[in-house]
Amino acid sequence: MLQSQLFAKTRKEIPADEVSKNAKLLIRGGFVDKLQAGVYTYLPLGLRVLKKIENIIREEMNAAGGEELLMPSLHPKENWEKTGRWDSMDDLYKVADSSGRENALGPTHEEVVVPLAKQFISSYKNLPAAVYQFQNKFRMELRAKSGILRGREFIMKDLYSFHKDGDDLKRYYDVMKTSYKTIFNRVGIGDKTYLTFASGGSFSKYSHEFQTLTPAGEDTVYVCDKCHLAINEEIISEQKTCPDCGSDNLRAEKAVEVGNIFELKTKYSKPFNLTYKDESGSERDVIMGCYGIGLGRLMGTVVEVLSDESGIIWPDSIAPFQTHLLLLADAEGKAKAEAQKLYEALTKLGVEVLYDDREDKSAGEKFADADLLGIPYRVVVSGKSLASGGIEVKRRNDTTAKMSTADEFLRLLSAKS
RNA sequence: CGGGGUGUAGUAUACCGGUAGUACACGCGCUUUGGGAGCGCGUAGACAGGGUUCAAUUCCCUGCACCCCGACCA
Repeated sequence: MLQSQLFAKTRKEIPADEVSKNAKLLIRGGFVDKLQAGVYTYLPLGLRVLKKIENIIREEMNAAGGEELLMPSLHPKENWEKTGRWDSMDDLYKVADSSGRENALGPTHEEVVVPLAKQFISSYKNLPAAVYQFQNKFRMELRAKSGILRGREFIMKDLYSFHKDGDDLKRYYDVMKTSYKTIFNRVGIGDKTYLTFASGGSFSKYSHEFQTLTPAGEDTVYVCDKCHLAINEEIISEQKTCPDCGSDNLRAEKAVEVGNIFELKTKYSKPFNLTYKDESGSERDVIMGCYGIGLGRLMGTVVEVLSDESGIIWPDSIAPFQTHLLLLADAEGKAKAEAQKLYEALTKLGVEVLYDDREDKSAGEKFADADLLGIPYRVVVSGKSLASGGIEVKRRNDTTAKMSTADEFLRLLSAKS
């Protein structure tokens, strides 16, 4: 991709009305644009990151036996009345058409997935089952805040699982726990993300959420460093020690809830009468679980955790490009020819490369943009680099660049892939 | 939804009851090219409505938007 052709541009100035680090950096870098409070456009660079996160989650959900589908956002009012949530859910967006017919804009999808499951689940032979989607959710947050961490419209992965009994739900719940750990490791925040005990569990005493430690977080959790577990402050008065090792040596930290897993049991299967016939022919309630990850929130959390004063430091796994090739043009045009050659070779190798071919930008601006965009490898081709024998390679989180040659760099990247 | 703050070019800002200034960005020309270049010229702006006043971007009221604190929540 040629940087001169990028639709969005970087900005030098910090938007005056943004306080959160993720919003400042993502807007300055041209990853996202704010349409209104809590409602963001993902620009081409930002969408590349979001899609990579989505693919990692997709791989792990598939590995856990999930089947991807896509449900609508526009939900008939009757479904929401059946669960009582048309009236009880304060943050439900309700829309009426010109004939007065009312719909909900889906904030979650139990009201759609359960009637759907009724069509396909009728026997113990159909269980267990797990379906998931990536989809826009709408929640009328009274106060959207913290950039893309809390929006009114956001993309979420939601998986719904169906089981014949509580034991099987519990089994799958643990499968999801493991999947989630893998996901947070793969997107680069595993060391900062803690399985956290929170209120509201049914067969285990507590429910679970995944919390990533960062000062940008809204929640407070109490961390046990030894077990890599945490306790949400909402239950700390009844659970003052680590549930695993019993230690009371816990420290308070701010954290972002990046994922959650819930035992729904029969809460939504009952209103829709989702049942199955067991081996003896008796009719039994289907037991459910649901498991969510907000993609934008996860992306914003990565920025909060992995960034410095100059910009973002994307992990290789979700960086918009693997290599940022910077041309600092020389008078003879040698650097331009070399950079062009390297760009073509990298592209041929299948490396995602953003080529800063802009000729009207100073070296300083290119370096500043490279730091801001946070692509893992920065490669500089200039008259100076060629005079010292080749190209300069620097990882985003290294402080100094190393001299290399185009061939060496190509070998390094092909070894990685 | 309670409390507080702020609304000036695309962005960041200055000043002001009487002609709205600067920087960046953008366009043209020339010179530049290793950490957000220089000179010249040019385009572009007071959230909306009402009130006070000879005169309002400025003061007052209402609305709207955005941000922060709280409550609520992925």
